Amino acid sequence: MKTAIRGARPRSAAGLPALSPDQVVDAAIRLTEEHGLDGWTIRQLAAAIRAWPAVVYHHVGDREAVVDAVLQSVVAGMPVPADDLPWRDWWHRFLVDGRATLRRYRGVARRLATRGPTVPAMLAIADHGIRVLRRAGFGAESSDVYQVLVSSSFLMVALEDEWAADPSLRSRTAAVLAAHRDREDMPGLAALASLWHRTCNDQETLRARDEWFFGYAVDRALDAVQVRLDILTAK
Amino acid sequence: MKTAIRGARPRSAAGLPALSPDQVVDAAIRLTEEHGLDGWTIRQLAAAIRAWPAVVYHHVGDREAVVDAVLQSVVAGMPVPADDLPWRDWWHRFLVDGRATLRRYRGVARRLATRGPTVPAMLAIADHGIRVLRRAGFGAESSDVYQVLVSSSFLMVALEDEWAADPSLRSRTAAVLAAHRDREDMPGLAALASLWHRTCNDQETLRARDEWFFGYAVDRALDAVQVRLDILTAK
DNA sequence: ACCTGAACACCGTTCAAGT
DNA sequence: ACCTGAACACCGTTCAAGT
Repeated sequence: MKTAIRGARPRSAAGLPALSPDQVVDAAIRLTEEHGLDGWTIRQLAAAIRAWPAVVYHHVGDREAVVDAVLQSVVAGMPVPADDLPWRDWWHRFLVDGRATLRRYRGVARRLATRGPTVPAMLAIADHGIRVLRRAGFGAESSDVYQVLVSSSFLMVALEDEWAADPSLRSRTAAVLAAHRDREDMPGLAALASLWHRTCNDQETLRARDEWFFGYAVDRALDAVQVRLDILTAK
Repeated sequence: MKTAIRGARPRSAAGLPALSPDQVVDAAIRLTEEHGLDGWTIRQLAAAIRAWPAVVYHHVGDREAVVDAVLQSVVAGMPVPADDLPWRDWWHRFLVDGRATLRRYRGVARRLATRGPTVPAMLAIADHGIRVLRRAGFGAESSDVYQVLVSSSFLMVALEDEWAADPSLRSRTAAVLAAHRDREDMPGLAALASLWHRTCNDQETLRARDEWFFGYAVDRALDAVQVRLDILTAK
């Protein structure tokens, strides 16, 4: 709202103290929690700290720089399981708990997938994850396994983020599929439609279904990796 | 460029015939092939057909409507393997060939993942894919398996699209990791860094690596699904 | 050093007016 | 029916000027 800025007197005149970079980033984190990383503008961020857009540039930099700071903060808050867990437990824990954290900050998962360890806090996580795999016997394939597990999981969270940001995406899918529930000439489609019919009725069953499906996808990814480990350690 | 529009005389005065919705969509498809679905604006699309932005709205609708038309066209061009292939071959073919098509139109894969069978041409594909799984013995789990295979693959293509649209994302990752190649205190990270060092040197090995990795990810997804099938058909 | 306020070059979208 | 041309309400970013 323009009024929010217009209404604000100059910070000093209003008795407001000087801002710090941290305060700008904190405000960005709160906005991200509420509207997602693509759901706020520099102008809204400035309004949230009762300042002008140029103030954000002065303290932090352009939008990219603010986003990087938010990413760093969120990743730093991701729980890392204990080193001595069996590899499959370590990764299941990390991915499922990681989802819970990432989903609180829509849009972060997608950027983590594209930027990888550019975010400093991801470096330690990558090291842990790969060490756990190497100890388990994945050997030289550990890095590839790491990339598969992290990419596929983070991207799945990114997908959930998009659905959360625009619920009409799924309700439209539900509506389209509903029209094909009883098509006997397309039994595959009818099966898919009946699955959507069962899960998309109310908000709560949908949420539960999403959580179940993420776990299902993670378990499948871990199954796949287990198959590789069996082959690698057999010879 | 504004000049591109400014320079154009009114269509009739310039001897240009009236436009059709198809011509607008065709231009959008060409722009998507060149710059990706997020790489052109309504104004650029209008300029490409030597018209004003409002003309796009008149013939097709808002940006969403144009995007939907592009999605429909691209999906309609995706090759669908023969029905009688064994399930694993069918899916491997569909996903690998599908990637080749989708990658020619950056940004399409991501939207297909979020919109699913909202795109009409996806309905027949979903039906085929699920029927193949049901015939193989996946039973009631066929729809979930379909969702896992399609989501994970399309999202991986979406990730490649983002890297292609902004190469600096990966060169920055490469630069960050290069600094950790010889860190003995972080052996996992060092392993990841040496993988990037090997693959990110020139454009061609990177392209080959991406293609290999997609195949690796698809094979892992199919491995995982095979494990489920073994369990389901054993009892 | 920190902030103001305006400006610049863009967006997508709408609309009255023309032919 | 089809197109023009301008306008509206936004963006991110920059910058001279203030304190």
